[in-house]
Amino acid sequence: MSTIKDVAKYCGYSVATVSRVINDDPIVKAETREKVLLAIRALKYRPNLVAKNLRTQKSNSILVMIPTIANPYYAEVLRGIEQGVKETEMNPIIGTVEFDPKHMDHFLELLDSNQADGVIFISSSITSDRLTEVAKKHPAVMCNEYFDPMPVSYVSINNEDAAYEAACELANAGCKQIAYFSGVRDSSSSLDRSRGVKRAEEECESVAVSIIRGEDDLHSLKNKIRRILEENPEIDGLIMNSDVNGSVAIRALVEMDLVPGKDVRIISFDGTIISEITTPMLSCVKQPLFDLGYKAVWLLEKQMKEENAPIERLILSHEVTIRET
Amino acid sequence: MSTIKDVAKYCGYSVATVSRVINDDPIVKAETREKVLLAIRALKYRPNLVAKNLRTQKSNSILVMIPTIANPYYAEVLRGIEQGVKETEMNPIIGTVEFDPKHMDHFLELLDSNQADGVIFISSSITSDRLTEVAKKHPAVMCNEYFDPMPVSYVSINNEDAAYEAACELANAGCKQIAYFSGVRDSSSSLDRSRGVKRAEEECESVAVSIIRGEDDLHSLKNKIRRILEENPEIDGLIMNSDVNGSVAIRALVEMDLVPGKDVRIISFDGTIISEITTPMLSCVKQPLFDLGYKAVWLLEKQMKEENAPIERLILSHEVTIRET
DNA sequence: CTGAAAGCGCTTACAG
DNA sequence: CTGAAAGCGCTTACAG
Repeated sequence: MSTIKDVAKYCGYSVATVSRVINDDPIVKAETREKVLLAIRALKYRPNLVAKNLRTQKSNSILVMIPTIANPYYAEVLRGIEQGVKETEMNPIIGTVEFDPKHMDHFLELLDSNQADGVIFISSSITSDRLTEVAKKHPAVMCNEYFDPMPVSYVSINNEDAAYEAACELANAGCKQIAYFSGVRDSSSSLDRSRGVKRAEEECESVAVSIIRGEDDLHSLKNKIRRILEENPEIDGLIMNSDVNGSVAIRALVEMDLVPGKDVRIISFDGTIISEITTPMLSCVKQPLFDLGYKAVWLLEKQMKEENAPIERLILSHEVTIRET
Repeated sequence: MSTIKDVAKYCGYSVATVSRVINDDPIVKAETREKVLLAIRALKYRPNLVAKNLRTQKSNSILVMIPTIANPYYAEVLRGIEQGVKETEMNPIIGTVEFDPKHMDHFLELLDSNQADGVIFISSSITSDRLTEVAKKHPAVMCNEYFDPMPVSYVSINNEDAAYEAACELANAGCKQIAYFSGVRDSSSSLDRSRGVKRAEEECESVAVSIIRGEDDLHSLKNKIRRILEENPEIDGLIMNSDVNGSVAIRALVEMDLVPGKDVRIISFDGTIISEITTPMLSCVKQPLFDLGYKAVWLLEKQMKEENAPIERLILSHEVTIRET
C-alpha cells in the first residue's frame, strides 16, 4: 500500500499539500490539486484512516448497543441507524448484549479505548446506573426506551397513546374484555403501555382491561395465554407486546379451536415482517422503526458536535394497522 | 484520558516497560509489573487501540458482508461470527449490502484503508469477479455460498444432499409430485439444491419433481404458488428455499382452502425462528447457522495468520426436522 | 531486565 | 499558496 509520503514524492509536493488535497482544503491552487490527484490515482493511494483517527483523536465510529440481533425489530432499527451513520461518514460498531453484562462491558470498553466516539442504546440494552456512568464521559442517546429523569436524549414513540389506541380499536370492534400481555421487565415502554390500556378502560365504560406479565420463552408464553383464556373465556381481545408474541397468541388460539380475528381479536406491537407472514396476518401497532434508528443517530450527532448540547426528547408517530386479526 | 506516558511518569518506569506490561511480556520483573499495574489502576488507564493499531499495522477488525440484516437467517449466522470474533479479541464490522453495489464498495474500502484486516462474505453478498479482485489483496472467506473453482476458503452445508433428503422425506410421507421453489438468483446453493431434488426424482421412481424459480417479494411469490397449484392440482409436496417463503406457502394453501401438512406438505430451508412461529409449524432443513458463522471466522483467522495458508472447504451437517407441515 | 529512540501515517499551527 | 516540523499514543529492535 502506498502512503501519503509516496504520493508526495511522486508529484513533487509536500505531504502537507497532499493532505490538504485529500481533505478538500480550498486553499490549494487548482493546478496543484490536479497534479496531486493524478498522483493519487496513479499510485492507487488510499488514506490510512487509522493514522488519521489517531492524529485527529476521533474514531469515526459510533457504538450501537442492542439486546440481540436475532429479532427483526432490532434489525429494522439498525437499518435506520446505518442510513444515518452513512450520511455522516461514520461507521457503526454493533454491540449485541445478549442479556449478558459481560458483553456490555466488552463493548463499552471501545468508548474508553478511543475506538468509538459515542453510543446509542437501543431498547433496554443498559441499566439506569450504568447509563449514568457512561453518559458522564461520552455522548450517548437512547432509542425506544428512556429513563426519567436523566439528562440523556432519546427518541421513541408515545407508547401510552399507542396502547390506548390499540385498546380503543379493539373496543370499537366490539371487544368487551381485553388482556394486555406486557413485557417481562419493567421497561419504560412496558409501563407506558400499561398506563395506556388502563386509560382506555377508564374512558370507554364498555370495556374491561387486565394486564398480564409475559414470559421469556415462546412455549411458556403460549401456555400462559391458554391458561388465562381458559380461566377467563370472556376475554375477546388480546394486545401483545411484540409481533413474535402475537404469533404465539395465534397459535394458542388455534390450539383451542378459536379463530383469531373472530373469536378473539389480536393487536400486536411493532409491525415487523413477522406480522406479515403469519396466517392470519396480525393487526398491529406499527412503529417507525427505521426512523427511530435514523433519528437516534441524528440526536447523537448533536451531542457529539457540542460539548453541552441540550437534551432532546423526540416522539415519532405510530400507526394502528388493522389486518386480519 | 491518561496515556501510556502518564502511567510511566506515575510509576517511574519508561513507556517501553509499561507497554511490555500491557502486552503481558513475560520478560518484565514481577515486582515491576506490580508497580506498573498499580499505576494503571490508579490512573484508570486504557490503552488507545487506535495508536496500537497504527503502530502494529493491524486494525483488529474484520469486515462481515451480509446481503441484509433484516432476516433472522443472517442474524443467526452473525451471532456465530460474533462469538468467533470475540474469542480472538477482534471486532466485527458489519456491512449490509442491501443489494446495492455502492454499499459494497463503501465497505470494501475499509480493507484498503486499513480499517479491517480481512473479510467474510455471507451468502451471495458479492459477485465472483469482485471477490477475485478482493481476495488477491486481502484474506477472505465465504460463508454459505462458494464459487468454483476459486482459491477462497468457504464453509457451507451440503445443499445438494439436504435438498435430496428433503425430497425423499416428502416421498416417504407419500408425496407423488413435488415442486421445489428455488431462489431468484443462480447462487451455488440454489443450483446445488436443484441438483439434489433432481437426484431424488431419479432415485425414487414414485415421485416427480419440478423446479420453479421463486419471486423476490412475498406477494408475487404467493400468487405464483397459487397459480402453480391451481394449474397442477396433483402437486402434494412443496420445498421452499427459505422459512419466510415457507410461511408464504402456508398462506397460499390456506387461501385455497388446502390444509398445510395434510393436503400439501411443506419443507422449508433454514430452520430459523420463523419456522417455529408459523401455525402450523414448518417442517424444515435446519442449517447450523451459528456454527457456519463461527467456522467462517475460524477459516478467516487461518488465512490471516499465514500469507499462503491452504484453501479449505468446510461442510457442516444439516438436519431435516419434521414438524407440522 | 529496562530505557532511549525511531517510526507507524497522518494533520495542522506556524513560517515564509 | 506551500513546506518543514511537531506530535497523536503506541511498539519494538537495539543497547546496556
